[in-house]
Amino acid sequence: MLSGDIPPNQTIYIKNLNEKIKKEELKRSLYCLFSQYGRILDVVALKTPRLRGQAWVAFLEVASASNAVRQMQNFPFYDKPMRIQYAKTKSDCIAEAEGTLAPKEKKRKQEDKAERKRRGDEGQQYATENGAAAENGGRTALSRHGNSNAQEAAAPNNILFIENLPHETTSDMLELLFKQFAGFREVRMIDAKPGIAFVEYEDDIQSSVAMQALQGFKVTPQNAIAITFAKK
DNA sequence: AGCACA
Repeated sequence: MLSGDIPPNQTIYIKNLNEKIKKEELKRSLYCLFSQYGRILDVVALKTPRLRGQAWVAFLEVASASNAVRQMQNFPFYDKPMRIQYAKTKSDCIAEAEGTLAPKEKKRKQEDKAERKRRGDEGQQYATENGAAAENGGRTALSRHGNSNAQEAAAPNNILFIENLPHETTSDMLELLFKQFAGFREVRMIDAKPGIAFVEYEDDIQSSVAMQALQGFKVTPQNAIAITFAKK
């Protein structure tokens, strides 16, 4: 099995991450990049000696995790190909949601190891808060979020595909909306096809950030836009 | 390479 014979899990384990990226930025970028596969409950990244360069992304649904493992395998993220597997254990945030979070028992392994090394481990200066998992202001996207098992998500792309625009939308209007995100290049519309647009960014990460931020954005009360990656 | 969440 490609995923290294680890059974499917709602949470994915990512390694070979660029260790130079600051924890908060890393978590935010991971959140943006992976939220295309479904609802994310939490992103965990620690910079302790043993855990740097790795992260966990916990999804609401296993199907989201499965898509992510396949689609994002080896995706160049901050210049390094991501190596993605299912996590070996259930995330606390999921156990908690299920009401099955066992107190205490969890830190066992880590503490045993630390114990052996005679108390040398710090790491609590990295307070874990889940800012990355913030909701998007109550806006609900029209996209496949929530029923991620329905169809295959498109592979990441620096070009976004925008749908459900009012027909009178101009590219200038869209530019105003999309250029507030880093890496913005241009908006392209096709006269013969009203209601859609393409928005290009410098790279996939920047386009992902914009996608996440503007997903479901209501251009008018009737027009919540739907954003996906353009097909290659 | 390395599987945590306080």
